[in-house]
Amino acid sequence: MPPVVRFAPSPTGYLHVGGARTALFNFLFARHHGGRFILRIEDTDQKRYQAEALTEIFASLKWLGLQWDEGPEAGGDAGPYFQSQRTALYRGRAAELLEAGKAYRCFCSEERLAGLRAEQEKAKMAQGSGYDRHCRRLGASEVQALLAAGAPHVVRLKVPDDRAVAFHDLIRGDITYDSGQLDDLVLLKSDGFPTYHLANVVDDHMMGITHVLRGDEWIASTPKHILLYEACGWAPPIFAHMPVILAPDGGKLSKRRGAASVLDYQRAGFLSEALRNFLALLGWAPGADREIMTLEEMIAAFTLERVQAKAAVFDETKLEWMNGVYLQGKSVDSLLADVRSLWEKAGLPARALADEGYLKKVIGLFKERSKKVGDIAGNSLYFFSDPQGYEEQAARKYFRAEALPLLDAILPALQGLQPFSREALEDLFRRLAGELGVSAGKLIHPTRLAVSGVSFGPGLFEMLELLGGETVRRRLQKAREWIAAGDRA
RNA sequence: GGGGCUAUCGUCUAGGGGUUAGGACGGGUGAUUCUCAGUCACUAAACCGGGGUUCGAAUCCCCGUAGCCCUGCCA
Repeated sequence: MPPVVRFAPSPTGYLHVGGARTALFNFLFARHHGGRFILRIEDTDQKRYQAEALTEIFASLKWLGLQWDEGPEAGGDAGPYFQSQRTALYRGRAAELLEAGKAYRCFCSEERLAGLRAEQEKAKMAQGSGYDRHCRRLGASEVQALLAAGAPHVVRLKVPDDRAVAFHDLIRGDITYDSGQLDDLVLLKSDGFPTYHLANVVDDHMMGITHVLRGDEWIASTPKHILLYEACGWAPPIFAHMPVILAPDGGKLSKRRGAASVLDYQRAGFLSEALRNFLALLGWAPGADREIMTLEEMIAAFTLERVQAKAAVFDETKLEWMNGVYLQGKSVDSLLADVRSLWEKAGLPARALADEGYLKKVIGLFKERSKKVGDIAGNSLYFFSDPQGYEEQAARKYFRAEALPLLDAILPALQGLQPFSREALEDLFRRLAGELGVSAGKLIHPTRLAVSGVSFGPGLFEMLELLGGETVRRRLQKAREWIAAGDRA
């Protein structure tokens, strides 16, 4: 039987890379085994719900190429896929559990519960922390009276006292909890909405989920879920808890410690293939030292047995390297639209970006020395307008008075150069260097700085060729004046 | 306080009783070169500690330590 898995985010904020990795593993697992991947939205918390979060989650998943087989937008037989639209189901289930005596109504106020917690905290109770099961002892007539009075209440599961609750985790092996450690967990809140636990169990069962692959912060909740499955008379699914992803300092990932949001990486100019590949390698390795893989290769190689139990640190440096690898594999044509929009954002007028052939040549010059799309756009601005200043350290080094006679030799030589090609330029520079009795570098470095404003970039001669004779001479002239002025001062 | 999970170079990891503990990122050195990037060589860098089991432990067991998670009418 092919597996059915789900990714079930809460729309309380952006999709962070940890969630994306969980989604990715679910996706890879489903595809590898020919199963289905469901997207379900767990919007049962009215207080923390954010409408924009939904858009952001969808966009993130799609950008990473993790198309879900069933869920919002995709449809499917097990819908609706928003928990907020399934409340009748949860209430019905809670009513049945109540009826069967497996759950009970609890009328305790939040104040009483808070007081109880504070007391327990103070007493550092050796065991039996959590709800004191006060309302479990209420008689039927008391309950009727409270109900008749319209007293607000929640529904709690009756958790057995001293029982071993065991399950097999596909990544961590056998895990056992003593039910005495567990609370009588709330199933239905007083606002009539289910808690995560109830909604999750009911939906996983009704949607035919066979494997629950989720973050390991859920591992302590799993025995509660097992008990709930039992109370409902259902067989629990198979569990596998994925390790967390940590910030470089070993702490939790957050916006403050680097970009935690998937879409932030998109905005920062990363390629989705690179982020996806990198995320896959956080907690999983196919073996044989394989790292760069297509989605298809990942699907073919993915198994839960090879997923790590240990938390992994998100190393952005390696992501950048990987992005560079993917960037080199991209054609200039496929990069054009993205780079052009970054150029526009940098303030270049449409007129400057009109010649597509020129644009492609510029991209070609910068692609191989870039790691991100943004590097291509950001470092190539001088192909569209004269440099506004010169890199300070480089100017100190190359724009000294001694450079003046050199520039004076280059300028007229350039005047009649025909054709203005990289070969002709290189011949010219080398010949000139010979005549002047200096190394070619003495000519090349000041020229590069004069023309680009910076000390690094593409090969000088291809750069000059693309810029064209007129522009090159204008910029050299400007640099000459700059040096002469500085010399006088 | 209780419970659970985890532990190999700085980072991601390979390794499932016998290996010079391998690869990648990052670092260092050198070569190439007009710069940067790249590329190519070379190089430094790890089994948390202590007990067992065994002829033999990174691998299995126990204890300790550390980190993380849970202990919510959040998910």
